[in-house]
Amino acid sequence: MSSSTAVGTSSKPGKGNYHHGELRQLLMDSALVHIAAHGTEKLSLRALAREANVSPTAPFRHFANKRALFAALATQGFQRLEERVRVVGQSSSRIDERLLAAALTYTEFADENPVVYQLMFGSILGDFSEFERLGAAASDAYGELDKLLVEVVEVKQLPYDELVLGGLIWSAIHGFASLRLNVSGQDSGPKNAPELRPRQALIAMSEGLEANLKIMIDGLLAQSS
Amino acid sequence: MSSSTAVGTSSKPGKGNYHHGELRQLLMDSALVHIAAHGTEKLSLRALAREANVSPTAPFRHFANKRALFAALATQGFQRLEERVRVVGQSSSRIDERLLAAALTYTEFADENPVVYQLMFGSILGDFSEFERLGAAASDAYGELDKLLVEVVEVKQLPYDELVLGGLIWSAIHGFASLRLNVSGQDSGPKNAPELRPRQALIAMSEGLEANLKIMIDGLLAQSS
DNA sequence: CTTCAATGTAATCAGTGCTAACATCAGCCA
DNA sequence: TGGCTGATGTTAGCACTGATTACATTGAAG
Repeated sequence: MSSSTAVGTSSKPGKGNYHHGELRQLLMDSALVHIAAHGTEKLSLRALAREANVSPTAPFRHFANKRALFAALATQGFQRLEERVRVVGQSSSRIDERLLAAALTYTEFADENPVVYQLMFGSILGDFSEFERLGAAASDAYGELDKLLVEVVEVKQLPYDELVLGGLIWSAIHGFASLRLNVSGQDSGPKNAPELRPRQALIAMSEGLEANLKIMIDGLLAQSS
Repeated sequence: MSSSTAVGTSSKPGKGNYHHGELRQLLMDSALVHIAAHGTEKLSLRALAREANVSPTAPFRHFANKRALFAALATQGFQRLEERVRVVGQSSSRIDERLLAAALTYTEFADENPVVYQLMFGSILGDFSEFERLGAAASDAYGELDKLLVEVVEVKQLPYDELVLGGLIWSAIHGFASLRLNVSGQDSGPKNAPELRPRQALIAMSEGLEANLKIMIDGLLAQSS
């Protein structure tokens, strides 16, 4: 958006762009691109500032430090994930179909927002307790999954605690998403080596993803001992 | 080892410690401690050098760059994981028991080596193709799991491709391990807030971990449509 | 119109990854 | 024995980074 012929995006400090106005979100978007290209380790706030035609320390007006930028991205991610899961969770279909749809939505979210997903569930941010809103957003997002679990436990009269069931199903779905991003997602570019076995397994699993998710969930729901 | 009364560990450049001799492994061990305490982002090769009483650039004789240090740690991790899975995979018990034992070993490895596990399966290292031995070590480790899968598919006459089954089981186990490290492992220190729901789910799942792993695996093996 | 909080700037600091040129050592082979 | 050589460590230095502090500019509210 606002790309070609844009005036505000020019580099001239000309008239009235002392105040950028949208710097915060612009930095966040720009950060995602940089991280996707070169990883979190190489991301530099100064580089982002340069790209936004802004002084090297301007980003610190919006983020206390580099980690706070990551935290903001993760928080936004949890909010968007919550939104998406809520929508499919409120469809009119049967509860097991909605649960499956939520699982699929979850993996789609990870696929479409790999960097954000890593920030949300990876080790880069470490302890959430430093960022109050982040922990809250994470809990809220889980709440949407939890609602479905409570419902399925009741409707199907499962002998599970929905907490345990939640841990199991969440683990399964997250494992799917995480491995696909971190292992399968490797740049198999120039090497073009004989496709490695772990990758093959994930690729095989990803074909017919929905069917395989269903197998996992049904398997868990069926176990009753 | 070689700790107490050790002479070489002193700070004096005194006589003949121009050549340190064990610097490489010492840096790796030290790095793990630093990462566990302050994360990968804050790890500094210079700090490691200082701690080893060595010049600031000495580490570069052993690691081309910072990422190469991470890669070395991950490679070592895959080798150790492979070793441990191989041992339990060769026990004399029935195949489904060995498979379960392997899964348990896998999660134990993650619990005992959280930092290494994150390096192995997290996003910090990114593309493995830059480090030849790393990719090989990862494939070899997966090979040990693969052996068990091939066996179980044959013995139980499962209608699965063992590649798909591998993707499913690996996802489930990895999901277990990963969430426990990244979510459950959060420092619930000073905050001591009312235990949050996602954490509760993982804690619930972790009690009777073996039984729950069994539920997951059995659930997958049972599905046959 | 004035005031003020929000937002951006300028100057500066300590610390970092990394390179290049040099020093020291251990072990091998003549 | 002694000298050569590769591995390992050192020194000096560059470009860059995150972060802090004090100051400038603005839009908007009263």
